[in-house]
Amino acid sequence: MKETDNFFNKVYEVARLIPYGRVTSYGAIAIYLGAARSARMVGWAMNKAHHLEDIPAHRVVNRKGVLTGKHHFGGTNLMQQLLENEKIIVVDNQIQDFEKVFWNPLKELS
DNA sequence: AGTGTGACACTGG
DNA sequence: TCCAGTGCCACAC
Repeated sequence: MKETDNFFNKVYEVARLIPYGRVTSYGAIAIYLGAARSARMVGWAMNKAHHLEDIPAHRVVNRKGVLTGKHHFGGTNLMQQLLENEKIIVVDNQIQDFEKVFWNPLKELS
């Protein structure tokens, strides 16, 4: 545990707070962390997070609702499978009703 | 210490 | 309104 990893640690924490059947965007997490322009960094953090089982990285997508990071889930449609397992409809890497399943940490966590 | 990279987001044409 | 290009911040090498 390194205090310097505060940013990453925050990302992990927020990711773990994502409720079942919900998804969020990298930008939303970034904004919640106070670094709206660091949305890309969130993806990088998830890259490390995916190394951990406690981090539901499959629930994190870009603001379009596209599973851009599915390529990092074993190179298969595993990410889509996980989302579908949570009753989230995914078509062609695009989350359907993204606005409905979208989970905003700023609003939910206040 | 500096450069490159990245699972994004935004602005312009 | 949609597609493409640029900008961004923080981590890894």
